[in-house]
Amino acid sequence: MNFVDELRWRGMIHDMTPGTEEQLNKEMTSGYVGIDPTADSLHIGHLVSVMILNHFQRCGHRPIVILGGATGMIGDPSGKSQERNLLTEETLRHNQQAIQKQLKKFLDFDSTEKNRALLLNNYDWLSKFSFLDFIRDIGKHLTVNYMMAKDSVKKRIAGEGDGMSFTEFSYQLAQGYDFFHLHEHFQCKLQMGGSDQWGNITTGIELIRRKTGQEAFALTCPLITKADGGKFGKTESGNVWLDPEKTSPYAFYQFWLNCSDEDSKKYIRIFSLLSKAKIETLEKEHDNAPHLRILQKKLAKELTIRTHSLEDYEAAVNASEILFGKGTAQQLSKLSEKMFFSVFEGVPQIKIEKTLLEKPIAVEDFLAEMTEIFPSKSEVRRMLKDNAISVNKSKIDDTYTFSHESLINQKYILIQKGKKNYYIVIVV
RNA sequence: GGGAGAGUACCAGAGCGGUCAAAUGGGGCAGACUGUAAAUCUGUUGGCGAAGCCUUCGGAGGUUCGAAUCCUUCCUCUCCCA
Repeated sequence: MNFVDELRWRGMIHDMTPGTEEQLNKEMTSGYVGIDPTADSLHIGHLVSVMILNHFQRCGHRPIVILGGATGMIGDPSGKSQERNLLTEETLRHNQQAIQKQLKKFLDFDSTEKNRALLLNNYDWLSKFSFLDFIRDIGKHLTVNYMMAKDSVKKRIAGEGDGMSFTEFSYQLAQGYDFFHLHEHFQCKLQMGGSDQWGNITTGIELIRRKTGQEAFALTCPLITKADGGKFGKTESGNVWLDPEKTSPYAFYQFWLNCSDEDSKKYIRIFSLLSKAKIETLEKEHDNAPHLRILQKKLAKELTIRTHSLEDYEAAVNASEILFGKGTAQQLSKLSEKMFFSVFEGVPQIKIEKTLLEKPIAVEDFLAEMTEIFPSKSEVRRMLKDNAISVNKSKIDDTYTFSHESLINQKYILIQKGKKNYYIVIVV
């Protein structure tokens, strides 16, 4: 299998340096991408790079992941984020372990194959550099003129912003040095990344060329977009993480299931390993019956199983059916407690005293004051008028009162605001 | 330092003495339709209530029967001149 061809039909190539393809066809090549270890989990924005490495490895090359423990402290100037927090070494190691565990689902680190993946942390070499050594051995090889010609720098200097600190300006050198280091110690000849990394990558190539006279290569992929112009990988509740503690498998599954038709065609090429023929067949089926959401379901399935597990996937499908299917109060009460809470995992839970339900309580009082699910009684009244509130999957009106009889299995009440917003009240 | 102007609900932006809880647009939320979609249409978008009442228009005072609207002062922002 040819790596470049594979990425090409998947729409994952934005740009390459000349000769990249020849190099990859010539021999097993080591290539790397960098990841910022700012959290102890990857999110789906990272997944593109990871998938590139996955293809890279399946095509017989050796993938290397660099955690930017050191560079992450500096901050890539492309984002105008505030001062980065310095990660302690302890946190760094913790994050590294957690991330590696997740990467193992996508890359083979442990086999005896000679192209098994490698995970490194640039903190291990950059932290040992003295300032003097760095500017003498590295800074000397590149002119400021060269560095200033980069788009990411030009924009900041020409722009109206607050200018650019020397620290940020140096970022490309640090990243460039990484490439050089890997080239020297791991025969790494290729760096990959998002198209926004092009400038940083070519700095590394230039550094390698000047210091060693040898050639190195770059390959970038387009930044992932959504058809509606929104930012990929974000939901109302923030990033979509791979860590099930941060984003439940159910929410993860739902994220992919809710992709638009247009996006899912793009995403299934990027995030699944399905063959070209298979994807094209699925697309045809999808277009014939778009409401079945064949692509979204397939995509969600592939990724949920890979990232989490088959059991998690099945539970997510099950939960989705209860939540969005024609679930009824009867069905709800049939669920075991364990199943109930796994279906409604991640749903806000409100605990109340059992004694409060001894006498009937008016809807507004219960929903606005006792449980604070709604911000005010007026809000509750409005929602009731709109026919938007359900208790235990049944619509209610303003004559409804809460009491012991509202409880499912003596224990909880399921409140719905509209179709998608669930709340669970638990008596204690 | 001198001059001009502006600050209104989540945002933008009308209102310039009573009919203003405050136009309109966007956003949000909900309903219908649907594919847990998009588009569209509808409702709703300060609080408590049955009518009605209470608190809101940068802050604090004042004029008036009555102020988001007039006056004083303070704060903040924008523009122009040096």
